[in-house]
Amino acid sequence: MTRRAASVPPPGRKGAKLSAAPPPTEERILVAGEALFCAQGFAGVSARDVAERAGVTKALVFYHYGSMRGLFEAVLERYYAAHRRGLADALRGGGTTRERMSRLVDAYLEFMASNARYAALVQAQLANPDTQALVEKSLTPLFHFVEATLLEVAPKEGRAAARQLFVTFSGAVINWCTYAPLLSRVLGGEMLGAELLRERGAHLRWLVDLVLADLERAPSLPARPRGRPGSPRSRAPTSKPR
Amino acid sequence: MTRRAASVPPPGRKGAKLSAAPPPTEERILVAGEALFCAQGFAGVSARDVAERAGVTKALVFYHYGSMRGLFEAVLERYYAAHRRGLADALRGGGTTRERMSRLVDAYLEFMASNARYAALVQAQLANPDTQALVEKSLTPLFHFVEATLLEVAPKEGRAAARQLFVTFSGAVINWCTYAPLLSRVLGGEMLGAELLRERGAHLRWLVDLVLADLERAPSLPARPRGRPGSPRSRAPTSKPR
DNA sequence: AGAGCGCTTGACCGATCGGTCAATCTCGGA
DNA sequence: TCCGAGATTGACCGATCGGTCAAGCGCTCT
Repeated sequence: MTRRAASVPPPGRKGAKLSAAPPPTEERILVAGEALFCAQGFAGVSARDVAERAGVTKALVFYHYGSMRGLFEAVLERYYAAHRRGLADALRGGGTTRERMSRLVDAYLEFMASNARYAALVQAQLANPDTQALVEKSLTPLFHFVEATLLEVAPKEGRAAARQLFVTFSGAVINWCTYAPLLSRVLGGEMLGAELLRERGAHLRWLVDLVLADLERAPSLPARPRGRPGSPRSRAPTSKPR
Repeated sequence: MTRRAASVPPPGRKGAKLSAAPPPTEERILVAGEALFCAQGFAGVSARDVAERAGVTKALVFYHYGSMRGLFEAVLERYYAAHRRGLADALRGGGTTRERMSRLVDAYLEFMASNARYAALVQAQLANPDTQALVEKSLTPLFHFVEATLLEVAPKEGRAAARQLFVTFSGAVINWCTYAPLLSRVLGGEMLGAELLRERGAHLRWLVDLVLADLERAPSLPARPRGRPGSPRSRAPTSKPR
């Protein structure tokens, strides 16, 4: 397309001799793109906006990234790299299932809280067929890894299935962060501040404990309702779905 | 601005004599706008796109809605109206807290499942300062109502605070639906199909039971870790926050 | 018949869009 | 000292953007 190859060049390896210090321009464009994409979405950002914010000429955006989509992919890629990096330690370590799940939830919350705007950007792309593939490609390995961890304690189907736990906990982490600006104003308090973030962490660990305790009590049963004490409403799904 | 007043006119009340049957044009534009906004976001949709999909002229979009933003607001407004309508019954009825919470979760899941694309659209607007106010205005009463219900059983602060439960359960519902297209492909199965939707409902009710049972066991304590049986990891938050 | 009105049209506007291009600048290596 | 490759610039392109406008349409009421 342009002078550069289509794919984004790996940073810090230009002339094969250039030292580690990254040239400022390319990086500044990327940072400007990040901020704007997060606030306005992909379609809401023009190349001129990015250039102006980065303090460079519009042509430089295309020189370095080929197209607006190229820049967008670079932004996503950097985010997913950080995502994987942030969760790697939590996924690698050993310990009991409870320890590993709590560690994972903690790391996830920490990462999402400091990348809330990205998370919102990713969610926004889920409905867009053009960018769906990008998101999917980067998130799939993470999904499978976490799912594998959950499958050690959760059944394959039923109300406590691994996929159910996965969505519940990831949703509980993600939405605390993506809805933070709205929640802060409506409910009061700063959702992403240190204090409430600590409360959120405690809540999530509490939830992990509740779920695991119940799973251990009746491990991996096929998905029949088990009628826990104090839980009278375990009737089979009689009413029509939806 | 244009010939029409700024605010969207209430449907079915034009000449004060016209019967209930709504004129097709205005409605068709709205429907076309809904579909496109959900797929591409606000900034990704052009007036020409909307007009073409609706089978009308571009000028008609502006005649009926004044501007693209006017059309967008009309789309959001209709969604929130349906949102409130869908939850009204669940919020009004009586019964025990467990019954009401389960009813609320059921209604919420049902609504979100059939309006997943809207939910994604709303989430996408959360990061955009221009449209934040619209979302906030419509969602605030809902928030407060649900929060009030939760405050009957949950403390104001701590790991089981009402706000924590609120985000956890709403996130567990919402993300199942907004992430559905991605999850369906990555994890396999149709997330919004009748079968998995039933499984999701069972999961959420199970979670409600778990949470309420624990809350009843030690009602509204100040948020100290209580060291439940089989839960050795209740150390106080020693490590630095974040 | 014709006045009036809401709905609809297609042409049109200036602004901005993503992207290109040739010319220029910068600077390390020979 | 000069050279050549990469970095940078500003002017430029056709297409599309949101929005406007005057004219025409069909229909009702008088």
